This record gives sequence, C-alpha cells and structure tokens, in this order.
Amino acid sequence: MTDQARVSHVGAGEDAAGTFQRMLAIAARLFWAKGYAATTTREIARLVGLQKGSLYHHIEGKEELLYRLCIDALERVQEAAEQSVHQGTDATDRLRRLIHHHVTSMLADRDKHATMLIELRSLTGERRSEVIRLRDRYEALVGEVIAEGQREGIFRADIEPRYLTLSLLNLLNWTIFWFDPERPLSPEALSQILSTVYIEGVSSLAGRADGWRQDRTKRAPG
Amino acid sequence: MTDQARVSHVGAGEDAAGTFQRMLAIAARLFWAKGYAATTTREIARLVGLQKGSLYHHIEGKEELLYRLCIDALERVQEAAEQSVHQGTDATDRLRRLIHHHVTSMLADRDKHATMLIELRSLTGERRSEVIRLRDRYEALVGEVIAEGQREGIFRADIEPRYLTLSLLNLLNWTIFWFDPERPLSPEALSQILSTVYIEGVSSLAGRADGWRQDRTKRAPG
DNA sequence: GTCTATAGTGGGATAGAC
DNA sequence: GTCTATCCCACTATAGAC
Repeated sequence: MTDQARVSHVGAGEDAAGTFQRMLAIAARLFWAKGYAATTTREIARLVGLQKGSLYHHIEGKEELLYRLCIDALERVQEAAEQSVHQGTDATDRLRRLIHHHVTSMLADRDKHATMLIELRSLTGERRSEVIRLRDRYEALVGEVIAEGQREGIFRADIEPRYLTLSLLNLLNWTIFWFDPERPLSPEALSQILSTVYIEGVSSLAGRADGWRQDRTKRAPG
Repeated sequence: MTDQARVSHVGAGEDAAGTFQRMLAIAARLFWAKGYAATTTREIARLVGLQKGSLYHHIEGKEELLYRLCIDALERVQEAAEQSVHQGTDATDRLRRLIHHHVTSMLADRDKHATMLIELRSLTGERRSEVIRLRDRYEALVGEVIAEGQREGIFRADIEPRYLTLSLLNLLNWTIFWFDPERPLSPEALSQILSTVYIEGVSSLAGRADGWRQDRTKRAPG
C-alpha cells in the first residue's frame, strides 16, 4: 500500500505493467502450489496487496493470468534453447547445451514453467491452442537436435527419434516435481547429471566392456 | 439403472462395493482430465448414474474419492514392483523388470496413477500424509535396486544413488503426460525403450568406442 | 488505479421420504 | 440404496464512487 502510494506519484499509470508482472508471479506460485481451480482471485489480490475488484483493471479474468504466464514460460525456454542449438560443435555438444538451458531456464522460472506444464488443461479455446502450439514448437526444436545427432551417427539409430525425444523430455520435465532450491544441488549440477544419464546411461564401464552387443538382444523382462 | 435393479435382488447391499469402485474409476478419469478442484460432484454423479445426494451414501465427501484412488494406484504399483525385485538374476535384470512393471502398471491404471501423482497437493491432513508415506515407500524400493546395482559394480558409481533414482523416476513418470493408448506403441514396447535409454544411454556404439573415458571429463555446457 | 459493495452463479454437503 | 429438495457458502466478475 505504501509502496503503491510512493510509486504512483512518479507517474500516473506507469506502475500498471509492474503490477501485472507481480500478479503473474504470485498467480504462478499459487497455481503451482494449489492448482488453478483451487486458487481464488481473493488470495491473489491479498498477496498482491489489492482488493479483489482492483484486479480486473489489469486483467480480463482469472484465465488470462494462466494464459500469460504460460506464454512467458514458453518464450523464455524457447529463447534459451535456440541460443544453445546454434553454438555446439557436434550433436552431443548441442544436446548438452540444450539440456543445460532447458533445466536452468525451467528452474529459474519454476512456478510459471510448472504451471504451464501441468495446468494446460485448465485453459480453454484459442488461448489453449496457442500455448499448445508454442509447446509443440519447442518440442520440435528438441526433436531436431536428436534427429540431427542420429543422422550424424552420434546417437543410436535403433530407437525412433520420436521416442528418443520423448524420453529426453521425460527425463527433464519431471524434475519440476521434486527439485528443491533449498537443497545443495544446483540446476547446473543437475543438468550435468541428467546429460550424463541420457547420453551415456547408467551401466558401469565394466558392464559395457564385456557382452555389450549381446545384451542388446535380451531387453524384455519376463 | 437396469444393472442396479438386476444386481439388487441378488442381495440387498451387495452392490455397494461395486458402485464405489465405479465412482472411483469415474472420479479418476475426471480428476485427471480437468483437475480435482474443477471436477464437480454433480458430474461424477451424472456419469455414475446417480443423483448428487446419493453419492454421500458411499463416501464421506469428495476428498475421500481422491484419497482412495491414490491408495489404489500406489498399492497396485507397489505390489508389481515387489514381485519384479525378487525375480531378477542381477541388478540390470531386476531393473529391467522393475521398469517393465512400473510402466505397465502405471499405464494400465492410468487415470488413477496420474491423479495420484499430480493431485497429491489437493489432499489434506492425515490422508495426504499417508499417500506421501506410501509413495516414499515405493520410491525407496526403486532406490534399493539402484543402490544394489552400484554395490555390485553394475551401475555407475560416479553419480549419487539418490540422483540416479530420481533420474529414473523422471524418465518413467512423465510418460503419463503423453502416452496415448490409441497410438501403436504398447506399454511393453515403451518400457523396453525406456530401459534401454536408461541403462545404455543414447550415444551410438561408435561414440562409445573412441574417447569414452576422456569424454567423461567435459560434460559441462558453455 | 484503487476502493467498497454487490450481483449472480454454482459448488459441496445434508435431511428426510421411499 | 436411491430419490427430491434445499441449505449455506465461496467463488468470479461487475458497477460506480473517489
């Protein structure tokens, strides 16, 4: 309240964008913690420091908050990924960079990114279609790095690129459910672990030396 | 309705358990599709074929549905995993069996399992604690298979077992977000792909042959 | 740009007849 | 075990003053 009073005499209307961004951040936190439907506009207003009614000066409705934070999250990760793809020397290097940027970008913007991934189902109509479109575009970029690596002979070709890509997204995305910034594992360290597991697998070197090719044939469980 | 009439003269009250199970299955489908908070008891009642009020003969409240289907999902996957762990010949074999059972059990019971994973946040109090306890117990079992493999020298020891375990759960669990029973990829085929990626990694054999050890040191992206 | 007040809807759950 | 009827509450969103 006092903050708003202070800012308001700097210039009328200048704080609108800032207020909106704060609303987005707070909405993301609540949507992620309790779910979109279970989060009330009352609580968002309280945490932003406004009365319920005042929210509607900045937004059309609750769903716009969800929509805008999904767009924010996807634009950020898309930008990060595009950088990384244009830098690497070979497919493995590009993939490591991509994983690094995906993980750090996702965790730097954790609430928005998690909400985007989980609460897509709560969006409706054109807003929903657009978020899906952006998400698919991102996943296609990841798929390109994988497919390129296969063409270069650097990634295994005995699994369809589609499934190698989905495996990678599995490995990266579920992290949002357990990553805890309070624990002593940095996003950078985590991205190294995930890169290593994805690229090399978990078998020990000894295990790879003998019987490597033979083992490939007996993968099915009883 | 006709079903209920038919069953009801077999023995009064015998259909109660059956009705409850149908309620669970329908609730799971709706909770997964739209979220727990966004699903109304009215809609559950409509799909079950009862009036709203009649639901409360079988349940205390909406949250009980969520709680019971979480328990169902976790008990099923726990049972499947325990079987697989007692069968394998070595750690790799046990892990392949575990992955197979995790994936097939999860996808056979997709709505319940997905809801359990996503909507835990909507449970409160003791119910929530108990589901968390069961989930942690399951994850500990997975962790044991990994740690055992490390002690046997079959899995790599340069990554803490905790993170190898979380990597595996990442790789398996995110599948619920995209697996589509309509597509021509069976849960069995998927579990083979995920096993292979996790155990062997995505590098081609050529990539492993030369410079294998050296590559290990330069994992960090720019 | 924020306030107070309130409209209007739909939610979960209960009571009591059959 | 299911029905009808209803209570009570909390929600999103709007209206209009300042």
